[in-house]
Amino acid sequence: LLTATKYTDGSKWRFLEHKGPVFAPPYEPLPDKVKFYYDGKPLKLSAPAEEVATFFAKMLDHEYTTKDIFRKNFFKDWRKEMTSEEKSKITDLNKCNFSDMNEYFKAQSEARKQMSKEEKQKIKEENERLLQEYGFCIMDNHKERIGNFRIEPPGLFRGRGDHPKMGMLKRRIRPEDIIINCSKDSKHPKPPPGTKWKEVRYDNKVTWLASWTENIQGSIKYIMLNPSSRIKGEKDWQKYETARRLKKCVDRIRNQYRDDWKSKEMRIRQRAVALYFIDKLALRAGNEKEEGETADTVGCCSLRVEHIKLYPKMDDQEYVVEFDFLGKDSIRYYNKIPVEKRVFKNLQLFLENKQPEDDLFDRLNTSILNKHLQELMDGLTAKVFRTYNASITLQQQLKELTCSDDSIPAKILSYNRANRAVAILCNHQRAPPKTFEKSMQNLQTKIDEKQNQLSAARKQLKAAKADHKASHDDKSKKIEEQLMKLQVQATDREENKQIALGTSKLNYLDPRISVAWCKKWDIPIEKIYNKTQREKFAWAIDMAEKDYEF
DNA sequence: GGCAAGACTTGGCGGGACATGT
DNA sequence: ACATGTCCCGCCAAGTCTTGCC
Repeated sequence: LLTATKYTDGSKWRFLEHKGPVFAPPYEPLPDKVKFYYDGKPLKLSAPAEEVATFFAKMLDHEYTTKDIFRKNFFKDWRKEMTSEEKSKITDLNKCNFSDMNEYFKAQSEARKQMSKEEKQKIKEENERLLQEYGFCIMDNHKERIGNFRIEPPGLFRGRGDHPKMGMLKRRIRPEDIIINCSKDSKHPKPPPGTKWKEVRYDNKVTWLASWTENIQGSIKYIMLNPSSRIKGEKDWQKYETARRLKKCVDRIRNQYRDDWKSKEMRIRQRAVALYFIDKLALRAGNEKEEGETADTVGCCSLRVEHIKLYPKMDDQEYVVEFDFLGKDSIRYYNKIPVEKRVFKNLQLFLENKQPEDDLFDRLNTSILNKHLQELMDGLTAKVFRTYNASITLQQQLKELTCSDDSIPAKILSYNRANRAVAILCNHQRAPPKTFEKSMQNLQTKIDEKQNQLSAARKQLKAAKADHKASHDDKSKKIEEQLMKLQVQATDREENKQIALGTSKLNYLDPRISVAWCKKWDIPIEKIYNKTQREKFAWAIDMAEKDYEF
């Protein structure tokens, strides 16, 4: 576990120097011609109230501005920004008319799109300058890219799913809110003129450069390094090494939990069934959440009775469990799987005398589960199973799907299919792209055209042969290749309609498996990883040979 | 030993940069 | 040169797990 760690005392660095964060630009009041109307009459708002009003005005096209909770939360927070005079006048959100403001912002964004090349270039250069000045730090002896050096601008909190806090005001972050972390002997970042940092500290047991507390959940936000940095790369490597250690003992652990299904103790049975789900279905751990603070979502340990249904028989299968719940980001998990009889009987037992809203595993939580896992293997936690099962699935699928005589595009289709198997396992879904149908149609048109080209070329070839002229075979071959490429593209896109590959690629698949596969089949790594991904996985690209085994 | 705070990883989405075709 | 389509990246949120405190 310590092989990747630079220091043994738990410190993460010796030297850290940076320029601090970039703050959101200050609020620019609206031109006088842009009006806000209350109860049909124009009303000039104070700057603070106007700013918050613009947040709402910008969102008018979104469905959520019609939602009760959103409106209620917004109005409550908006009123806090009003002068007492405004407060007494503006008492009903339904009497507020933001449409003039909304149109103004639409025009603004249209104007931005219509900007000349020179103007766009100028903005680009300014961004580049900011990046050069604030986007890097020195950690130990290396210049490293910072992940998020810009402070999030104020706005209305949306959240995902049915969030009880949607519409609340996310307040502006000032230098006085920021804790700076750097090394004592570094050139300290300067707060903007006339301001002060909340605190400057020298804590080399953590990796962040700056932090502040946000006002919606009261949680801490951080400025940290980019995934390409040494500190993130080593951590990532360590994660996959832990997953590989699980590979060595997963059989033992599986036997153990199967055994535990028979335990006399309820808590052990629950633990064993939960672990089986985490292993087999790649469920997340499922920490407890504070009710009313976030959307109602669950993971394995927090599953409730209402989230599963048991079917002793379903079609030709026995002991089927149906899962239906909202997981992380309120993404629906729906699955029907046959389980061992013992698991089924246990589930029936866990459900006895319970209400739909009761916990399925009432004697279990993530802390108990992880404590148990820690005893089974050093560094083992619930999420290691997701990493392990994702990576081992990719490796197996690649072995199974790659055909040595396939062309490069066909091999890449196989890679994407292997990746897809993992994404499905991890339930990484996406909304079908808005332009999906159209883009499929376009592709089909191209395929048809190509087919026509091909038959034309073949006809030509036949004629040429009859005339004993030089062969045009090369031409049809080239067209055939292009056609095949298009067909592969169409298949890939269709299969990927509702699947998101990015998350598993970035977070769950040991990059050395992909690097080895590329080397083995002579696929350029650029076909699998884009520039950002190659930077993040530089360690693996350096390290893995074609015979690498996860 | 339980709980809140803290630190860090994982997640989907949309806008805009960039590529591609006409 | 321009329109259109694609993909990347930043945004910002939501998880997991550890640490620290009473």
